[in-house]
Amino acid sequence: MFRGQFVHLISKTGRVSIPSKFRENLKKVYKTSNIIITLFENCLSCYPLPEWEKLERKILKLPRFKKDTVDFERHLIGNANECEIDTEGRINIPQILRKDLGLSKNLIFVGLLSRFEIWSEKSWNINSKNSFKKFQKSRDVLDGI
Amino acid sequence: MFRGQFVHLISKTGRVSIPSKFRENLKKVYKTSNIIITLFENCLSCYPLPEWEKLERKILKLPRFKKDTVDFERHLIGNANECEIDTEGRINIPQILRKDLGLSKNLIFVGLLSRFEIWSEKSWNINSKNSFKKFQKSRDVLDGI
DNA sequence: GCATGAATTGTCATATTTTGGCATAAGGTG
DNA sequence: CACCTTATGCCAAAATATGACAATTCATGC
Repeated sequence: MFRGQFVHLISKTGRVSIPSKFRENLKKVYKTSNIIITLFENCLSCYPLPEWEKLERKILKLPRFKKDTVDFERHLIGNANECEIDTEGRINIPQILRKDLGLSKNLIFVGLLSRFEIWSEKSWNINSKNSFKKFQKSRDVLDGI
Repeated sequence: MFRGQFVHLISKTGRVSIPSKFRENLKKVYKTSNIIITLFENCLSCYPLPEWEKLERKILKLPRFKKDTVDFERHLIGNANECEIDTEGRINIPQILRKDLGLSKNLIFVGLLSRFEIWSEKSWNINSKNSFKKFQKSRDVLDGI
């Protein structure tokens, strides 16, 4: 399970190391060092390949030419990139995603159980500002089930 | 699977290179470097030949003289071109299609699992502007199944 | 606090991918 | 058939990604 928060530096060429705890989890639970990175709201959403493939199998069952499906695919699949973690534990974040999110210097890694997110420090701070308020609003999700 | 987004330049003569990841996928999954390019909404939709043939088999089963069928065929089949990828990984986009979509300079390649799309930068940006909104509307597509 | 090992970051060399240019080939038109 | 336009093949330059290694930082136990 991915948990916790880590700050790492991204290089000028777009390389950044994955927190070692996340790498460990990938190896132990998913037996892979391949992840899929995609755009989601204001950050990058990162899935271990097996988790992502589950998602793709669902998507392939959607009605192919329906407008909603295509919009959804263009966003989620159209921004998805497979990344392999190298011998130093790093990945290369594709230029387009870096540009879209303005990634440079400090990146924030956030564990979310079956996936994790990568934020620019700036967006993360903005998002966190309302975090407590959002939490207050969302706090009974769990009690519902 | 085709995934992700790539920006490539189209030459004055209408040549543009296919992202190397897409070429790899074509070879690995479809054992071919032939694709079919056709017009779809505001962009070019590109199918590996085997995927396209699946589509054709479906289309052949449609009621032949129905108005909707003919309209669909005229658009999708009537604009379809087979392209071969050359030794440098490039294709030549037929003039008619270039003209229709106003393709020049930057083209955006968007992977969509079993196919990919080619957009002019301008149309892509216009489309993406509403993309987040559209995504918000479509985001529960998956939770439904 | 200090030593040790692990994790992260920086640098450089190499390989791959993308792009541009030019010469040749193919195809359509009068 | 000669001309013009468009497509194709080939080579080289430029941009980008990848791999290997070294340096630095950080965490841990003593």
